[in-house]
Amino acid sequence: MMRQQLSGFESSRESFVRLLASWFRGAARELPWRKTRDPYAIWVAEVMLQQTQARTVVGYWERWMRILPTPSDLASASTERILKLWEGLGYYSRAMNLRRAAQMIQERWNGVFPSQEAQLLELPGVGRYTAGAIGSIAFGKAVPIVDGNVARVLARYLGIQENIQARASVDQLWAEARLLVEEAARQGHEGLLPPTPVRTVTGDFNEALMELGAVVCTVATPRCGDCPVNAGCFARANGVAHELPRSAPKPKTFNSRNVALLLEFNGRLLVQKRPKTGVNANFWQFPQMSAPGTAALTTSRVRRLFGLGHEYALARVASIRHSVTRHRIVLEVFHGSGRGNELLGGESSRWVTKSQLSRLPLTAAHRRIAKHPGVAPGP
DNA sequence: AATTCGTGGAA
DNA sequence: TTTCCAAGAAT
Repeated sequence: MMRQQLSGFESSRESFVRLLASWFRGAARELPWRKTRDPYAIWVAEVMLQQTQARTVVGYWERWMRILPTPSDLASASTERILKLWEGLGYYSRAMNLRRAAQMIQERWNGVFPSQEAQLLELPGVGRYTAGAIGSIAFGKAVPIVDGNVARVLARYLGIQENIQARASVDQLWAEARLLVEEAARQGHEGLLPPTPVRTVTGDFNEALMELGAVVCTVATPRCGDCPVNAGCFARANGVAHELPRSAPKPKTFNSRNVALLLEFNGRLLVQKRPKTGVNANFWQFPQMSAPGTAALTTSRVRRLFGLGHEYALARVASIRHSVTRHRIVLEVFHGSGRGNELLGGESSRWVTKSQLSRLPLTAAHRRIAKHPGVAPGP
């Protein structure tokens, strides 16, 4: 039975911080949000980065900051514009929470970004991680952060055997992260990135810890040989890096099938707006129905599903796999063209040209439908 | 406390 | 090709 290596870490915390900071100076990726300490810019980046890889975020963040450079701009932006800017990032309530929080900053804080942790935590969509990231990176406070990277690095380094989602593990990780960032603040800028107006000691240290997890202490194939703190690492010493951190078994998935209808009439496509609440709220999509079971989808069955007569010639043109959390969804796409009528659909429906369609927020699956070769090219 | 919320990148 | 899972928060 392996023992956790807690006792020895207190004395090596000083060198852990020094080695990690020194490594970060040479290894830090150039990410655009690392060139600012505007709390609004940091906040937007941190929210985009939730459950999302840095590489994916870069383009989104640059475009967002160009179009909505201040909390004031965000507070008054339309839902459609915000969803269009967020389109493809997923977890869309993040974007709506961002606007609600911006409005709160305008009204309650007179447009001045709050810096106290308790104030940050009141903003919708800001939890312990994001508050810590803003506090350390933008305001230079010695507050800890624990994200998936930090949890993995520390679980391996310390040899935490318990499930890292368990309460005791979470508490231990945050406590250790706090001691480390406080040690970084004590050491000052020595070994960290060169002090510039946009870098903070504690922010650099927290970013260094995440960076190590993102590029060296990775999930599947950790590169222990490249790790600046491998000498003191429990997992490295015991050859168990690939077994840590331990986590709960994944929940089972569910399979389902939907049918989408791509109706064309007079060079326009029929789209519908989703409800204001629930999954993908306020997004536009092609008419879509659930089609349970695995029985073949005949065109007559599809006609019945959508209440469609014979004024459209139907053909199956694509099968798209996507997923929403635990749901694995096969989306069967039928194309309907011909002598139809444009009275189909309800109040939430519109017939749009391809260029109008490109301006509406669409979910990923429906953007793939729109791009499918089976669809007649637009004007 | 267990679930829900999306997507694209990587292996 | 399929599977896994990221710089989490809210309920």
